[in-house]
Amino acid sequence: MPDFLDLHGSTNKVVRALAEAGMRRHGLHLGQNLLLAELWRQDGRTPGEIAAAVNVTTPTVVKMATRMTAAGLLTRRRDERDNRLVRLWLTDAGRALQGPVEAERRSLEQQLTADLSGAEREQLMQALAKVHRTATDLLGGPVEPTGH
Amino acid sequence: MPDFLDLHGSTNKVVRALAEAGMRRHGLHLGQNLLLAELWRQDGRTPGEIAAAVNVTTPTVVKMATRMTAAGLLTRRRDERDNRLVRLWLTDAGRALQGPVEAERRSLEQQLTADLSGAEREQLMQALAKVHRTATDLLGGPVEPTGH
DNA sequence: CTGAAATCGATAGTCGGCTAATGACTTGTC
DNA sequence: GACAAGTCATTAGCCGACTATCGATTTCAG
Repeated sequence: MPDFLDLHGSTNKVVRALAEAGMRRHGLHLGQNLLLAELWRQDGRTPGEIAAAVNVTTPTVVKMATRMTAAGLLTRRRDERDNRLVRLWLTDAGRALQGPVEAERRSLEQQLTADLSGAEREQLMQALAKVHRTATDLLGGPVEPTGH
Repeated sequence: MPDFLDLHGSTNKVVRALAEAGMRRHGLHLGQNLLLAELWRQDGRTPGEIAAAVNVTTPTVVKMATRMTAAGLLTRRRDERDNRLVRLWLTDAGRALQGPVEAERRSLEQQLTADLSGAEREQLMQALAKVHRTATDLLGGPVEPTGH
């Protein structure tokens, strides 16, 4: 009888493995699709912007971008006006993945929740959202007792 | 409007961070408590046994055991009868953590699900179990088309 | 206009996870 | 009994994520 922590963790693990397998079919690693998704939404963003958008630290994006640049999905270019900034631009290869990867993602989503009724799915999402919020509050709260 | 994949992933992330913080209060990293839990249940098990029990690969356990040995929580000793085997033994420090860590874990569990009614919690667990099962089937199925 | 402060990317190092390849030791078979 | 096959742990190397630090650049105050 696993408790919630174990169940959620192990579920995440297997879901993650499934997503990883799906992305690998397109030559991607898990996580890289999130970075790409941000560039599909708007090309030429900075590592910091992307990091904030996908809720990850900047070094994570930098490392990922380095690998993806080597893989020919991205190019790095410094901003003309502000030389501290680096902007990431999609290559044709990176752009070409949008359709297939988004389809793959939808397929995964659908397969995963295939065994759930509409109501079950809805309740699951709401409960997860509640837990998410609770955990976020617990994390942020104790960190800054004095607030500002 | 995040889909299930995003919601589950981000929930996992924040839950994980919370658990990490809780474990760090006892000088542990997340994951190490699982290894310890196996030894608390029965001391002197092998890396392979533990890996199977916590659903992780053997190298993961080996690395973790190396760090935990350096941290003074474990000792490594080769099996007398079968010299291929290595057995992990708790030190006093490792044994002493059982009470506090288990309490911390229960506390986390309770805090996380505090906003859920009993019914909600039950439904959440069942839905997660369904997804877990579905994902596991999807992972294992396509791998071995011919079965044996 | 100059120097301090803020911003931003890159690097180093840690942890958990994985796969693939090594190496040591048992076991099983002929 | 010897040699092949199987079983284990270990190592190496990759990926995602984090913190801490460094370096370069811009901005802002004086």
